[in-house]
Amino acid sequence: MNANCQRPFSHALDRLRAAGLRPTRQRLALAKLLFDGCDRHISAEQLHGEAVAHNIRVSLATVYNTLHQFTGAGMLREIVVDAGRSYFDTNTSDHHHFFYEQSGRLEDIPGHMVAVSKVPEAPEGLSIRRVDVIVRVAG
Amino acid sequence: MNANCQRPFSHALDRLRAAGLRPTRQRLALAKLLFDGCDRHISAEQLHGEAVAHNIRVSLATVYNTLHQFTGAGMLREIVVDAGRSYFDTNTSDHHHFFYEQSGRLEDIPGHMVAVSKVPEAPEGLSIRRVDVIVRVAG
DNA sequence: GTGATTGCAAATCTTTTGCACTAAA
DNA sequence: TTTAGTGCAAAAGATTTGCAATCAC
Repeated sequence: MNANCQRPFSHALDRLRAAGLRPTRQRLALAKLLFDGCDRHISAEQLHGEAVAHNIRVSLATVYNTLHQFTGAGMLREIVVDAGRSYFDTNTSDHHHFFYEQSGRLEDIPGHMVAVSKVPEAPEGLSIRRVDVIVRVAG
Repeated sequence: MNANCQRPFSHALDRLRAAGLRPTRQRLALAKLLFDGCDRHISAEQLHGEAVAHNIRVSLATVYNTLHQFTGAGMLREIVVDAGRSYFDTNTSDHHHFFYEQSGRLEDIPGHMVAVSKVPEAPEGLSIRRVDVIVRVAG
């Protein structure tokens, strides 16, 4: 965990309470893994692996459920780049991504380095929920 | 099939030859379904369904293989919007998409209606393969 | 013929679900 | 208590793979 990224004022417990999620042992532990460090892009499988490595007893199904609950609460953002694999981004602010096709890695693009101009109108009766920009790079 | 979209000069056979793909019965039939009409966004499952409806004997596995071969040959473009579902777009020109979150439908955004300005540099040693813009809309 | 292509079924992989059990309020 | 949350194992999809049979050249 990189000291540069510590977020001392964002306690997992408070985040869960604010989201109206009951702070269970598993949710607290996962929230700590997710938010007590730098922003990251992580898959359910990876997070489950980290939990196991930290001796946190949690099932993969609960990891999935929790990731979706956190996403629903606005604490995470789900990003899909690849058929059949979702990443969850702890950075929920408006920003975009590089996708390294070779390694499958995802990386934030600093917000000011991409701009979408002339976003079209949403079709009649609908509204724009989000604009995702994925810049795919490879060797 | 909309008469407005016919592409009389683009015969499936020629497209396959140009791509260096042996024009088998299955590839020819799938190419006709894909390219003899308007541009479309289609999943493997949907294309297989259409083939069956047209009495084309082809397995789902072959549909997957063929879609990937066509994509590799630049005849299709793969688009991922949803974990666990790929669409293939017969329009390979530079353009972007609306994604209707409710219905799961994908729709082209006319090219001039979106512009990405200030695309960032690709990281050292890599090059940008593509920039995907997905505008997610919902009620 | 000969090697590329296909079909089929089985395997894989990610994600979701049903239900009895456990824990938070 | 009472109800939300969890674990487990099984189910559900989507996609890939292995291999014998088939087809294009």
